[in-house]
Amino acid sequence: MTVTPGDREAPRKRNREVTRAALLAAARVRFAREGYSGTNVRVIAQDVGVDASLVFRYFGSKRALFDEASAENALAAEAVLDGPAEQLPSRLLATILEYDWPESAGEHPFVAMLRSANDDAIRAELSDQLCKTYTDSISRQVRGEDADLRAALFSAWLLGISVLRSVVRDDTLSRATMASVAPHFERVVEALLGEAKAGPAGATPAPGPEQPD
Amino acid sequence: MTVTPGDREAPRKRNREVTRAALLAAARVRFAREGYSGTNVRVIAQDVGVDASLVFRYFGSKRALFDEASAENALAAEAVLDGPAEQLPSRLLATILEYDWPESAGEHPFVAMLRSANDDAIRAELSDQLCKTYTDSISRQVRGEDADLRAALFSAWLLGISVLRSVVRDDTLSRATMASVAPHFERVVEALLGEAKAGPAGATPAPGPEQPD
Amino acid sequence: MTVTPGDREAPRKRNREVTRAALLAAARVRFAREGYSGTNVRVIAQDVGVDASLVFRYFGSKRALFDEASAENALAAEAVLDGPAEQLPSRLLATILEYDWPESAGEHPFVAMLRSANDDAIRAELSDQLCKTYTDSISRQVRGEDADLRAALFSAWLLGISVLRSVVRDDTLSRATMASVAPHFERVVEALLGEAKAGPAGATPAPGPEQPD
Amino acid sequence: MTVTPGDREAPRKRNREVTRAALLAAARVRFAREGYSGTNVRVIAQDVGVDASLVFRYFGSKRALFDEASAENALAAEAVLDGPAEQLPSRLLATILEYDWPESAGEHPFVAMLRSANDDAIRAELSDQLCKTYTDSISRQVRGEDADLRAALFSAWLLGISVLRSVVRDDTLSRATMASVAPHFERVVEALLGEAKAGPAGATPAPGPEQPD
DNA sequence: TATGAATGAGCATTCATTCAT
DNA sequence: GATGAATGAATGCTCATTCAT
Repeated sequence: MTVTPGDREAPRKRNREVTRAALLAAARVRFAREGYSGTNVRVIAQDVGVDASLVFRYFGSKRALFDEASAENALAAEAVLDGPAEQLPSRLLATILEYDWPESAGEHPFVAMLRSANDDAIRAELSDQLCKTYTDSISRQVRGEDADLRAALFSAWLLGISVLRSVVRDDTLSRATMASVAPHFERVVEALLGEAKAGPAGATPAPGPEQPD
Repeated sequence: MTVTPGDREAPRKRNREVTRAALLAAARVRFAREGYSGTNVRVIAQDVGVDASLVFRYFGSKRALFDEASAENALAAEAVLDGPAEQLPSRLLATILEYDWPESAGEHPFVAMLRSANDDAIRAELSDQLCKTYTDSISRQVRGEDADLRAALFSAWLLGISVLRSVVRDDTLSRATMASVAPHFERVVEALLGEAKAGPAGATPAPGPEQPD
Repeated sequence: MTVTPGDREAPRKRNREVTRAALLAAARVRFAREGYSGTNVRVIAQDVGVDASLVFRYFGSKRALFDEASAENALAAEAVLDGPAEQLPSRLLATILEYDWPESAGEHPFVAMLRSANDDAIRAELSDQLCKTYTDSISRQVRGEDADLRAALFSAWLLGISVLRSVVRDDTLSRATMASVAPHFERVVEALLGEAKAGPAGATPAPGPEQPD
Repeated sequence: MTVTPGDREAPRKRNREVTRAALLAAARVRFAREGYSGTNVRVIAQDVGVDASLVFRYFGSKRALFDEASAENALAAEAVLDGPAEQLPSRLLATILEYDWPESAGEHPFVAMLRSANDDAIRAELSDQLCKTYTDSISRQVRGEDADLRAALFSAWLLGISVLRSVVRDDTLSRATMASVAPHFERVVEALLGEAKAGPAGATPAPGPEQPD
């Protein structure tokens, strides 16, 4: 829409890249909201205002477009790994409760992929992605035995919160904020990731003791 | 009674009730595995070895068949509420980790419905069902404040475990058993549902993760 | 519904004939209202409360049932030929404006057949029937030359009135009665069937001078 | 432009407007001959030599295609209203006896619509169209009382002639020409539309035909 | 290369009809 | 013979994809 006067003399010059990017962006939104099989190539093209055949020209197939869109989602999800390792759990929660994910229609990348996970290949990709971003990184935070299982259980919790918010649209969780969830979160973090020795006795302090303020 | 997709060779007995039940059973399996839109009426009929038009004769429409299949799933899920209330949490976990759900292709009823939750009406039905079976009943177990939120967080965990096992097929959680999970489960139950005794320190600060662009 | 006690001991005895007649009656109603292709065999059977397969057992095919129903319609239409020949035109009009045709859902037999006249064989049958009941018999009433053409034009008028009332449901004609139409009818009868010599001059008296009262 | 069903051999030109017009033309022919429900979208496409899905691409639905075809028919029928009002009746007759209606398979537009008048919405549309083109315009020509009823009776006659020619395919009327019908037509026009000069005698009595049972 | 017209396989659904009991 | 379960060919319609220009 924002066409600068300079684009007029060579309208075909950069349009390929611009259109391609626009299609990709529209695809991320549609796939995130409606899933792979629920998304119509023609609708993506309409979002951009071009003909559907461009999708095939630029990406080869609906599936290739989906894969590329998913890769971008995955990259976005991984960004949470940047930062101090000790604060990873709460950063993970923040990406679920606070971040908007505008590129994927407000859906967390994992929810977006989950919407298409009926397909085996997509499921496998989601599985890899969840390992890389959730389980493996959390596993390294675990103090004590059974690190893999406890990390998986913690990942399940995060994923479940996303699903309940975005897919099921549970009222309580949809309204939940970092502030309201934090106290419970802390206790679960301790329960799952903390030193697993003490039974029902007093909980150990929150995992991130170096609180900035 | 439980007709699996492989049973295509058996000659039909020309018995309305038997055929109807077989179609319903096949439908539960297919819908659970492939979701509503991913399931083909013809395939369900083939699973049973009859013509697809019988689906419409006996159920009226693909959607009505789905609704009936879902109702049976929901009923099956609710059965967990029978029994001593104090043991509800671990009964819930057992339905996830130990019960086979043979009628829905090994999928927990909620996962089966989740596979079709792109559809708004189905999503709403799943939401109701989750409230009835998970959130509301768990909420009554909570000792302390914030019962709704804590019940929702606990429901999210259960749902997340199911999703990670069935949809994502996470190796660790797929192999998990009641025995291996029990110690961690107990700690989380205590953390989320037990008397909230205000952790020794303040809540973790709202983390500010670098939001991906 | 009105089952006499005697029918109980041999319930299969006359039921064949009774059921057959009931199916035929229901068929006349349905075919008249919805046309041949618009009528569902199953619905006819439901009207009677029996299974659709009886239609095939008793009549052979939907088409044979239609033919038999049409034959009864035709017979009913022909009944108008009984009576004094000179009053035929007004008797014809009366069957259109006054008679209820309860056996064919209130539709004049010719309208009932017309609803199915897309089919060539049905069209031919209707053509025959119209000749026998309308054109040929009217032709004999014509005084003067061009009897066939004038009879055909008069038949067209009668048929047109039926169509405008029943098919198009024109308000004015639907409300028309013998009394309101009679004066105009008389003039047209004279114009089309009367001695064709006199041009715009005075009309000759009504065709049926031997008025009973 | 007028694509007849036989034109299946012509290779398509990949021109949207041409193909769309060809589909519309083929649809007018098929709908006129076979009625709405008797017409198959695939057949229309075959007439033009393209795939059936183009019908949905260009028109949205079978019904929308029918509506567009009907609108063209209606427009064609209304053209008769152009010209001197006093000659309207004979112009109306001429469109029935002399004009070929090549766009609607030789069927008068009203007959074409009548073939689909089982459908309520189509019947209502036909009713409107008949009023606009026949009844209302004729009503204005009537000298004397009862204008509406007499106009309706005259419309009925015109429609009846069309039906007898096209639907019933009555031999006599099919061969009729303006020349052969004109003298009778004039007399009927005078009888129905002319100054009503109260026939010399009383109206014929309401005849009591033996109603068929 | 870019455009958009055209394709064809596939889906839910209907309905006259057949066939096993 | 009577019953009703089962059939299969259509039908309107959708959608990813290809092909001509």
